[in-house]
Amino acid sequence: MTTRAPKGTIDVLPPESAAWRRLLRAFDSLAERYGYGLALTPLFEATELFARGVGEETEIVSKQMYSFTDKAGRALTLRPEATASVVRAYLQEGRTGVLKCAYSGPMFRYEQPQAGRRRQFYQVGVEYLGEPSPDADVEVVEVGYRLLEELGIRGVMVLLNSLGDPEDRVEYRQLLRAYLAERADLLSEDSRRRLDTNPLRVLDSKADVAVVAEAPATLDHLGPEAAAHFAAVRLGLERRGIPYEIAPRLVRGLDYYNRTVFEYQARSYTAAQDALGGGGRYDPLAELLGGPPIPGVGLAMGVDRIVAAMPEEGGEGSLGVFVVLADPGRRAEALDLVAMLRAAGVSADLDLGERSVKAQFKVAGRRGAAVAAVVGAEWAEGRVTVRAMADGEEETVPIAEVAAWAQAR
RNA sequence: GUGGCCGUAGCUCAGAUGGUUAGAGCGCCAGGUUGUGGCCCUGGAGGUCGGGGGUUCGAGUCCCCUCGGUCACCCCA
Repeated sequence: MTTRAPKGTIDVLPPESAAWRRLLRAFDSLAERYGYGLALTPLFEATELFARGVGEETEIVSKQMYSFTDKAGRALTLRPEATASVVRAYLQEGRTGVLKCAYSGPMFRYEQPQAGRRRQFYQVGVEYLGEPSPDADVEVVEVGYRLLEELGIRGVMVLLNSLGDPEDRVEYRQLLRAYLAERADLLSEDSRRRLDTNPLRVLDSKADVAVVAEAPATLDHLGPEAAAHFAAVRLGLERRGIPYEIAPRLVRGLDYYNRTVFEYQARSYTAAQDALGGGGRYDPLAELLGGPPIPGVGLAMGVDRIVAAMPEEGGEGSLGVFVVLADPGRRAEALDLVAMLRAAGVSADLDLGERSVKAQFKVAGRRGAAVAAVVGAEWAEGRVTVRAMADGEEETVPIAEVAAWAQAR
């Protein structure tokens, strides 16, 4: 083996990829049911988009970007997240009003890989643009929650906080900075540096939990509007039956958030990086990108982590019929039968190698086929032998009835 | 970027003090059952011992470097 997948990237192949497919399909149908259309945006963007949108002082922008210059000297970056792109597209297309859309795909961050963290990772997410109502926040939180629920993940908890509005934060920031400055000698080096640039980031620093435990909380310094918004979000979540916990130190690592921020955790997934997803409201973002004020709220779910948290799928593949060629002279007929089944909506396959009947049955079992259909001498009378792989029940039926026989299993 | 642990067949791993042709289980292929899987039996294929350099008569085994994996810090999905 000369070349391997780059550090921090993975290959996902069958049968493990079945869980990924299940997740992607569940998300796709969920997003559609909640009224989110599909958004496709580039995997790379102008570096400036993330610098301005995500924030110069964030970990992501200051040291985790996969940046490069193209042949014309443009400064580009592989997207570390998708929200900035979606908002950019909204602005670029001159959209107004509400836009609800969903996306899925790889994101890139140059980090040391560890459990739950890779350099290329996958996210599914939704963005609800142009809507300031707290009910939009509730809906977005619900989409992520239902996804985890539908995938059978147990013990999901939503962590919820409000950062308030930018104007609330001016005052709060001074309070926090004063509090932290008094204890600067106890802070980690990183946190001390952030004291001036972005004191909120200190709140979720693991190194400084002790110092930060008694720090003033954003929740105690919300303006009347932000406070009402937060109360409405809580009420909405309760009405939807979504369990949540108030998490006063949850600030999240992107600068564009205001008001609602949230994360999902699950009992079945414990690692240092344990957020299965997260998001929040980002009303300031559109203006940061040079556009008019456009409210928005969104979420991103970490596909890699969710797959790791999903219960093991008992059943194997979803193959309906595996066609066994018992008479090599009838290869063309076997191919016809497979085509016929596929056209009838039954998943069907066969082994194209010249292998023994026994070997073909083995493959049928391994592929998780519900039924094996033998193409042999009985084809001359227009019949094939079908066998239910689970219990060995066997019967010889007319060719035209194979699909129905299989569907009944 | 920093640190701990690890790197022998496709997978999971054995290979005390360096010593002849590197092993097992599982998986894979074939046969036993001339048209039938999951059990059993037999046989077979498959290994630059991560890579490079060094010590030595001799290195999977010792030393150095390097690459990779994994977990953690930082931070996040």
